[in-house]
Amino acid sequence: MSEENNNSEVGGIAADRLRSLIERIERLEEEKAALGSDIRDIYAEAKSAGFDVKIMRAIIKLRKMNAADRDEQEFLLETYKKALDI
Amino acid sequence: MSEENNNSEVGGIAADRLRSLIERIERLEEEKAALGSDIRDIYAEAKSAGFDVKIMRAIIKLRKMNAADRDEQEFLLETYKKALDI
Amino acid sequence: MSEENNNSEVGGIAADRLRSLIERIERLEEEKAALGSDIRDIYAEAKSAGFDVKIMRAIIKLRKMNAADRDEQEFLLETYKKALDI
Amino acid sequence: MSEENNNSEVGGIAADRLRSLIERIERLEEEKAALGSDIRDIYAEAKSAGFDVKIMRAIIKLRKMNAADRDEQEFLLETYKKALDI
DNA sequence: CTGCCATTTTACCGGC
DNA sequence: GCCGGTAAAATGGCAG
Repeated sequence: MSEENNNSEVGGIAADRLRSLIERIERLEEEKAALGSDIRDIYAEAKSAGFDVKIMRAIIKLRKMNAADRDEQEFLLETYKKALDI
Repeated sequence: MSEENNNSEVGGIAADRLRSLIERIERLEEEKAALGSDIRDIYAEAKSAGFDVKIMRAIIKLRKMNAADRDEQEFLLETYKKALDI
Repeated sequence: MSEENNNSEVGGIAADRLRSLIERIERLEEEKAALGSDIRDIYAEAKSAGFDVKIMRAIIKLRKMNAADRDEQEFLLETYKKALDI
Repeated sequence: MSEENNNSEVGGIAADRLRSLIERIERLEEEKAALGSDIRDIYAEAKSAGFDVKIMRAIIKLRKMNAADRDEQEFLLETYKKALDI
């Protein structure tokens, strides 16, 4: 048997399939890391332009929290309605 | 040397100190787990009394989020003031 | 009717009972958070004493697991590593 | 002056520039979140195919670490286990 | 038994 | 260059 191929069964598991899945995940994680890097670059750019990074992060967090809060309110309303058979 | 005591130095580390720290942590984690269990009991009690546990969780979460949101707003305000030397 | 008391029935819900349950939960969650804080303090203390916190966490996790589970995990990991030629 | 445009200077801050930076960051964070979602999908697929997700994560972590770090961790863990008679 | 949610843990980023 | 804090990921537990 060749060494690289046909390792479909190693120790009772589908090795090729496993390898494929893991490589897909690793690829996506690389892209994700790249985006993280892009984001860092923008913060650096902002800092160079004289903005306060900490404040920027706080603003972004706040915008996210407001959205989450709104969603939660809607969810709560829906759940109440459901609970009360409205 | 006895086996249980005087293991102050095992593989170059202060074994007794390490053991002590770990046991303290484990003790606190037990207490923490017990509280978690108590909380679960109250939810069970609430359910028995006819309340909707999911709604209760949503309410508690919302109360926490509101508090966090308020804190965040205050923090942001403070940070702005600081940034602007007010 | 006074406003704060006797709101036993609001929209068909035993409001007082609900409020009581929620407050009990929130109280317990505070205590739980306090214990979490204590635990963090001990880890900080351990770190100051020169111990590796990450390894300590691993040790505590191991002590929580029973031998059978530990062996099972180890075996699976070896199998996967073999399948991937690691 | 119109209200939406030309707010280049608000309280001494280049508001437009700030808004632009924040929106770019938020856009990238959305993409990042989408990738995270894709990754979760693959793990779900792997699980359906009978693989152990937890072990897969461990494998991916191992592949990310270099040999030296891996050995160092392993050595420390052994040392601590010995110190605690595990 | 599966999926969801909360908690815990890890890794990153900014400040000193 | 290191430390501390903050945000993201991952694991474990609970409900349905």
